[in-house]
Amino acid sequence: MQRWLFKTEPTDFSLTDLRREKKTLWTGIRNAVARNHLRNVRRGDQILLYHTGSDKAVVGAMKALSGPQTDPTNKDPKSVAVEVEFLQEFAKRVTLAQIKADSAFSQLGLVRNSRLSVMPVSEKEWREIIQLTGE
DNA sequence: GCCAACGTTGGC
DNA sequence: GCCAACGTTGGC
Repeated sequence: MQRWLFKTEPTDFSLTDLRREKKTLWTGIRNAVARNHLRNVRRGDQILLYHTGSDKAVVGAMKALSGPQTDPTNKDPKSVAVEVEFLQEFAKRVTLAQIKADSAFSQLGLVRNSRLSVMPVSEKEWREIIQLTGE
């Protein structure tokens, strides 16, 4: 089981939207590096959800319901999408400022490349995030 | 709203 | 295949 962090602009699609819809097909990933990561997602993987824009915080968790499949919203046959389901909304969000201030996350893609929209999260990083949520 | 950092495109 | 010019993202 692998762990990931997916980024979203909450005015486009937020954790609240996912909670209401219960599951969604994660589409629209065009960046090559992000796409390669997405291609490695497997059913059952756990995913942190990060809101960009005015939130800039990890707000909840999701679970992959499928492995990689072709993105039906993209005519490029190499495009990738995965189906995800809502798992939980964290009582305490973990802000980008907190993440940047914590040396445990110095290797995290979010810190190293702020434009990356899909990235792996190590087990240690995952535990650290969960700890900061107080869950 | 600005702009740094990163991606992409296209002329050569 | 290089790289200048342009486009996009996202933090500030």
